[in-house]
Amino acid sequence: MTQTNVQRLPRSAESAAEKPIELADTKSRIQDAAEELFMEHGFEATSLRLITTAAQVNLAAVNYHFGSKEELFQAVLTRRLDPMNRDRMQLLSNYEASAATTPLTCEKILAAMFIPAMKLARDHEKGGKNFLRLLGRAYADPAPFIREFLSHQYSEMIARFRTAFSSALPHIPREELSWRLHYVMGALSYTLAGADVLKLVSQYHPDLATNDELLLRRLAPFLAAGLRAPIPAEDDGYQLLHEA
Amino acid sequence: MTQTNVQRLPRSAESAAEKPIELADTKSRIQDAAEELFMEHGFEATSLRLITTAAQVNLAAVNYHFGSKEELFQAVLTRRLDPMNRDRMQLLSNYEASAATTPLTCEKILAAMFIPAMKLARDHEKGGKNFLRLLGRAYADPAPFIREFLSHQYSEMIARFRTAFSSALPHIPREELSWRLHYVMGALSYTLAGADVLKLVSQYHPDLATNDELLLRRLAPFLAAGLRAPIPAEDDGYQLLHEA
DNA sequence: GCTCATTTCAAACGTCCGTTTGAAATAATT
DNA sequence: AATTATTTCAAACGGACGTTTGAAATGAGC
Repeated sequence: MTQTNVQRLPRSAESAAEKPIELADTKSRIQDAAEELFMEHGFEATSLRLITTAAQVNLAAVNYHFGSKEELFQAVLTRRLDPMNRDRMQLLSNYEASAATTPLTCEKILAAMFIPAMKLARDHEKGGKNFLRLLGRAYADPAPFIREFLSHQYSEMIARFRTAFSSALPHIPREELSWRLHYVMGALSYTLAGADVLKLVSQYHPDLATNDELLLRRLAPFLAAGLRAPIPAEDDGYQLLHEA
Repeated sequence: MTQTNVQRLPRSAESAAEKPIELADTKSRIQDAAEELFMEHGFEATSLRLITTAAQVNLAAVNYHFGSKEELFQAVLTRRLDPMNRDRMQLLSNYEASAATTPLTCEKILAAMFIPAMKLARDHEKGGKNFLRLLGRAYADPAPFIREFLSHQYSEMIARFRTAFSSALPHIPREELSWRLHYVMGALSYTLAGADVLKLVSQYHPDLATNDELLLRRLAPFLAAGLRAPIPAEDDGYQLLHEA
């Protein structure tokens, strides 16, 4: 058993595509199948036998190439999450550069968060949409290894956007802003991951759910208005809790 | 095996409490332990052996009293979800009656949604908070039996509140409102279920997370402002998608 | 062609799973 | 006290799980 942790080169087909109909290499086939199945059934309920059968790969291949089921899951997430968050920060930097000294609007900052996510959903026809749903589910997963992985993956991006919102909304106290960012993430997560939950609230409109620009045009004004909302005064009619 | 589906009366202790230090009956002990463990590990990752050990009950007791693991999960959810949604609709009716003919504000309708959820978190010291986290996770669970159960449990309450918002926001198109309600549910779910996700976004403030009134006073203005936001015009600067 | 590292494979490992069984224990009814 | 219904219990069921193993196959380098 001479397994190493670093990724090794595939056995051949290095120079261009001589057999274009050739299957992808084992590692990619596993990741593709795993992404789809994790999305459909969740992490716990998806067995390695299900994954390796779908990928047309030997059962032991997962442990050989990824080490364990948990590491496979992290690899599936990282493959798309990492570039997406890099895109988000890059786009935010571009916007800031274009705006020179004037602070960005909330809508613009929100767009920097959403557009890379939507690009992801659009680019990888097969995996894209599914991946965002998988991600939304991972947010709610109690498994510690998932929580630690996600919070590590996100920390840099979140910090970056918090300071951007802080400049855009100087009149909102820092702590209040942290909460509102939390609501933003919640609504965004639900919307991108949704599709199932939609049936609870609205009659389902497939054309809208797949149209990125319309989605942004609906969600951004909603969230921007919330972010800008004035802080309610102390005696503002919210002593309702003890009526019930 | 003479098991029936209807709930039977506990064997004794019907008249008042003669032994106050007596343990709860088997069925309740199972539900209490299951609620806590489902919350901590999720449905799939929580085994019946873990539950029955924690409840100090025989392994077969779950299948005897509830029929199956899935039915136990539904029973755990129903026990608190049903009364909460009834409270929500009752409270909304009370508000509407008090307001007579004038339409309710968004804040008031939102309060009717939140207050029963917060009451639940407060009332059952042990299970309350955990239950809301469990619920938030159930929302994101892909298992079909969970999705069908939740959408059935929620349909009446959602419909009731949609018409209420529709009256409060007559200038918002019906379809737009459905989406905004969706965002509201997302943000609410994240906030009530959160606690873990919080660490991603804000430094954690335990006093705030447990203070219901403050929570309502933060979340309701945010969401109400979003619900009331004007519909953006067609050429409103949202053609950003193809810049990236 | 030979060597050596990499990758695939079938088979098995031990463990835990949800559920069932039938008898023993307990409560309720007569 | 005898009978019946309900609840508990230890034990086992078959099956699925993640992982490991060692040999066979396949690649690259010389």
